[in-house]
Amino acid sequence: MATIRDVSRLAGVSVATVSRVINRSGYVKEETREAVLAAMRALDYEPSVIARGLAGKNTATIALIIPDILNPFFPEVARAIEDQANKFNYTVILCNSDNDPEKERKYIQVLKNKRIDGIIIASYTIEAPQILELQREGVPVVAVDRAFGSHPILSFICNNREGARMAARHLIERGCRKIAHISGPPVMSAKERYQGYVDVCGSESRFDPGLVAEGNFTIEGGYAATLELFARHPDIDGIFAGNDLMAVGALKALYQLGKSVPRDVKIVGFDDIALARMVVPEITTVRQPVYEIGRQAMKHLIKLINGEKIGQKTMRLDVELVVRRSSGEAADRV
Amino acid sequence: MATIRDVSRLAGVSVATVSRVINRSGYVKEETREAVLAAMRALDYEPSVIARGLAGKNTATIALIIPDILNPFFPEVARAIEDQANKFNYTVILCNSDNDPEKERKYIQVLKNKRIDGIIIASYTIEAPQILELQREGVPVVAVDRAFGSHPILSFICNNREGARMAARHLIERGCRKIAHISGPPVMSAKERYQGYVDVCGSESRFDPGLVAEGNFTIEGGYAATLELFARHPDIDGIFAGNDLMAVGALKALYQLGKSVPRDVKIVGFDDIALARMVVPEITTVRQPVYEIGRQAMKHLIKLINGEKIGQKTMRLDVELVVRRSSGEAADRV
DNA sequence: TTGAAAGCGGTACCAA
DNA sequence: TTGGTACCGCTTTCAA
Repeated sequence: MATIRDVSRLAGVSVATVSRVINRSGYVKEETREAVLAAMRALDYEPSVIARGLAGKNTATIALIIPDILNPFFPEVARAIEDQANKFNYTVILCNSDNDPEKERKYIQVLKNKRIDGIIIASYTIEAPQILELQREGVPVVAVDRAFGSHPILSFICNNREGARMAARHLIERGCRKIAHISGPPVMSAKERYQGYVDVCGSESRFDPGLVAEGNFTIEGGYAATLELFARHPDIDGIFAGNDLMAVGALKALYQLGKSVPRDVKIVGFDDIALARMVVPEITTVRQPVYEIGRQAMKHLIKLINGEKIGQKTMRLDVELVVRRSSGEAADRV
Repeated sequence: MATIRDVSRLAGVSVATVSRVINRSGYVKEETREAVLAAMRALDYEPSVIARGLAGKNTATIALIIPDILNPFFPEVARAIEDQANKFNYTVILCNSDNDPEKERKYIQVLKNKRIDGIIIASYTIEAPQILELQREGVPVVAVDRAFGSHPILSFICNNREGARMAARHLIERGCRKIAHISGPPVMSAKERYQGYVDVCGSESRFDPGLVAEGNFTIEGGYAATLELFARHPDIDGIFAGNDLMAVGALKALYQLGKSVPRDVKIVGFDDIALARMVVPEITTVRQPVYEIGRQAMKHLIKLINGEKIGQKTMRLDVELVVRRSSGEAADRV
C-alpha cells in the first residue's frame, strides 16, 4: 500500500503539503493540489486510518452497544445505524452487553483504548453519570431507546406513553371491555408504556390491578403472563402487550387456552418488529420508527464527532398504530 | 491514559524492556519484569491498540461480513462470533453487504486499510479468487455457510444435503405421500438442500418436477411458492421448505387455503432459527448448529491470525432433525 | 539483560 | 504557499 511519502515523492512536494490537500487544511496552490491529487490517484493511495488515528485524528469507527443482537428489536436498529455509518464512511463495532454493567464497562474501556470516535448505546442498565463521564473524556455518546431526564445526554426514543394510549384506545374502540396489560421489566420504556395503559384504562370502572402482569419482554414471559391473567380474569377480551415478543407469547397462550384471536380476545403489541407480520394472525402493534431512530442517532453522533454544538437532550419520535388481524373485527377472520 | 513511557519511567527501565514484558518476548530478568508489572498496575496501563497496530502488530479487531443482519439467520451467527471474539479480546466490526459484490469489495478495501486482523465472511456472491487474493495479501479469512470446493479456503457449513434427506424421510415416515419442496435461490446451501430432497423423493413414483417451486429464502417467497404448488397439486400433503422463513410463509399460505397443519399438510423447515418456535404450530426443522458454526469460525480465524498452520478446507457440521408440531400426528393437534 | 533509536504513516506547528 | 520535523505510542533491531 502506498504511503503519504510515496505520494509526496511522486508529486515532488513535501508530506506536509500532501497532508494539507488530504485534509483541505491550510493553503495549497491549485496547481500543487492537482499534482498531489494526480499522484494520489496514480498510486491508488488511501490514507491509513490507523496512522491518522494515532496522530490524533478520527478512526472512522464507532461502536454500537446493545443488550443482545438476538433480541429481534436490535437487528433493525443495528441495520439502520450501519447503513447510515456506511454512508459517511464509518465502520461499526458491534457489542452485546447482555445488560451486564460489568461487560458494558469492559467494552467501553476497550473502545476508548481503540480510540473509536463515538458510541451509540442502548442499555437498560447504564446510568447518566457513566455517560456524562464518557462525555467529559471526550467521547461523543448517543443513547437510543432510553431517556435521561434533564441530563445533557442526546437520546432517541419513541413516544412510548402516547403509543400505549393509542393501543389501549384502539382496543376500546374495537369493543373490548376488559383490557389487560402485559408489562415489560422495570425499565424506562416498559414503565412508560404501562403508564399509557393506565392513562386510558386506569379510570375504567372495570379496571383492576390484577389486569396487569409482567412478561419480561420475552415470548415465554408473555406466554406465562397471559396464562396468569386468564387464571385471574377469564373474561379478558383485550390484551395490550408491552412489546411484540410478549404479544406473540400471548397469542400462543390463547391458542392453547382455546381462545380465538381476534374473535374472543384482541391483541395489540408494541414495536412492530418483523415478527409481528410473520405470525398468524398478524399482530396489530404500535410501530416505533426504529430505522429512523437508528438513522437519527447515527446522524447526530456524527455531528457530535464533528464538534457541532447541538442540543443534548431527549428526542421523542412519534409512533403509529398499525392495525392488523389480531385486533380485527371477528368478521375479518378467515 | 498512561503510555509505555510513563510505565518505563516509573519502573526505571527503558520502553524496550516494558515492551518485552508486555509481549513476553526476549529476555527480561524476573525482578525487572515484576517491577514493570507493578508499574503497569499502578498506572492502570493498557497498551494502545492503535499504536501497536501502526507498529505492525495486531489490531485485535476482526470483521464479520454478512448479507443482512435483518435476516434472522445472521443474528445467531453474529452473536456466536462476537461471544467467541470477546472471549479472546477481539472486537467485531459488522458489515452488511446485501450480497452486493461492489459493497463487499468496498468493505474489504476499508477493512484492509484499518488493518483488521481477519475476516469472517458469509456471502452468496463472493468467489474463491477474491478470497484467495485476500489470503495472499496476508489477511486471514474464514467463510461460513459456504463451501469452496477444493480451494484452500477454510469454511464452516452444515451438512445440507444430509439434512434435507432427513427432512424428506421424516415426512415420508409421517405418512406423507406427496411431498413438495420449496427451494431457495440458486446459491450453494439451497442447491444442496434441493439435492437432498431429490435423493429421497426423486425416485418416488409420485414424483413430479412440478412439486418444486422457488421461494427465495423469504417468508413472502415461501408464501407465494406454496400457493403456486397447491394450484398445481392440490393433494400435496407434505412440504419441505429450504429454510424456516419459507416454512413460515408456507404456513401462512396454508392457513389462507384453509388447510390445517399438520392434519392436512405437514411442514418441515431448515435452520431452526428462533422464529421456528415462535409461530403456531411450531415448526419441525433441520437444526443447523449455527452457534457452533460461528464459534468454530471465530476459533479457527484466531488460529490463522496466530499463524498456526491449519488445514484450509470445508468443514461440514452435522445437522439434527427437531420434530415439532408442524409435522406432528394429526392427533397432536389441540 | 537492557537500552538507544529507527521506524509504522500520518498531523500540525514553526520557519522559510 | 511550502517544507522540515517533532510527535502520536508501540515494536524491533542492533549494540552495549
